[in-house]
Amino acid sequence: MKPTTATSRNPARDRQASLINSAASLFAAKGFKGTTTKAIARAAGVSEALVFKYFPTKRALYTAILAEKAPLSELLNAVEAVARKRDDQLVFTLIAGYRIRPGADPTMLRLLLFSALEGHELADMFFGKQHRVFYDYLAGYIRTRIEEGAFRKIDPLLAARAFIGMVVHHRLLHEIFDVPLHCPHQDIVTTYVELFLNGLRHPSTSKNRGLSHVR
Amino acid sequence: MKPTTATSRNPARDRQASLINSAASLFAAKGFKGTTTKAIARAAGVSEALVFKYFPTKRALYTAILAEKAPLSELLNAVEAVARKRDDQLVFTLIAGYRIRPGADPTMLRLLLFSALEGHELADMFFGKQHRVFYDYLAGYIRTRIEEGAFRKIDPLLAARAFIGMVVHHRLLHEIFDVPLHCPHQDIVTTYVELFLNGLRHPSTSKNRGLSHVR
DNA sequence: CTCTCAGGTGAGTGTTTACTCACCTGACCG
DNA sequence: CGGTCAGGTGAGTAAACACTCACCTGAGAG
Repeated sequence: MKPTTATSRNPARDRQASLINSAASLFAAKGFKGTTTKAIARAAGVSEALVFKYFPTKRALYTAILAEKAPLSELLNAVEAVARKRDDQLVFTLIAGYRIRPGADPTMLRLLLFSALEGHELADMFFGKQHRVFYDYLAGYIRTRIEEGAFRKIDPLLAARAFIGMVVHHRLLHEIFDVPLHCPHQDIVTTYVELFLNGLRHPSTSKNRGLSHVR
Repeated sequence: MKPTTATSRNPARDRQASLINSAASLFAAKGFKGTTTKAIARAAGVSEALVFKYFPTKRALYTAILAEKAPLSELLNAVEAVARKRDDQLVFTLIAGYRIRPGADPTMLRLLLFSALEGHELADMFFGKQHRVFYDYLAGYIRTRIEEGAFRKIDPLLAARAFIGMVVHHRLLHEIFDVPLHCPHQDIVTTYVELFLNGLRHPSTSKNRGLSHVR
């Protein structure tokens, strides 16, 4: 038996990975139906027939992308570290700053949206790995902080969705709808985090319901 | 000249409208490339050839939908009325409640997302009519309330986007990603509005930075 | 040198697609 | 009664599509 399955050099796996990368950016740009197998082959620099040597169907290739591309990453670890110190400001700044950052790649967001809109069978799984973990983790953290008296009473899951909503919607506007940014990234992150944290804190005991100027 | 252009009965315009309706739900469900002209014809109950009698190309039909479907509607009027009374709670409850409501039709949201993702030329215009007006109006209202001293100092446009972001993201989760609701609509609206308004109000003068339980 | 075989391709296949065209039909008018 | 014409269609057409297949190539083993 030859060492064809060696971990260091595996040309078959390299090809497969290169096909996945080429296909991912095309699927992200034009959707599943909008991407042709010929275009994928051209982008990877191989013949169309070879694509079908590595993936039985176009759909299987798409599925392989969704199954593989789910980084979720080191961010959660970094967040957990500061969460233990109860540094609310930093917890939410980390999360927002990770998603709103200058060089953020829109590929994943587009892939996620396309897969959900086009109703791919793996869209749920993709969403789960990329986002649900954050909702659950954040909701848990918020619940803890409520019990500790740092935040006022509020549905933790809704609060988590609200925060992720602000951030993801911002990316949506910027990366999908091409809405220009009118101030630097750091200011945006700070504004969102302070707005959210201030909203979670106990309201001032003096009831200034803001009817100051009503005529 | 016959009264073919009468406003009461115009079969040509009726056909056109029926085609637009049938096509809109198909485009919303499966995207532009995922929808065939044959399917549109079948949904409208006519032959495929007739589609091309009323619209020169499939793209022209898509364009007609985006150009026509932009209701934006009476909501803005209702909001303006309560905005004059400076009823912040009601202003934001109206907006959130309009979008998060039991029978909300996901068609428009899907159409909007598909058109932006697929990069249609009219996507910007569609977005402008459906959403930008709300950002601008809300930002203006928030700016006014800041000047009146009711809200703390904050970038009005970012604040408006944050609020719309919470609400739209909620719809996204519910209507596109099929995330189930775990509490009634009214509670969700109330939670979001209170979170946002509390975040906009001046922080309590007593600086409780919430480090109560740190070890 | 020959045999083998993974890695790769050009030239198809049948089907689906957007779009066209010659033709039909029936209400209305003189 | 015949003529007209908007409204409507069945039967195409050329191109694009996902997918197949017979064949090529070159390195390594014997």
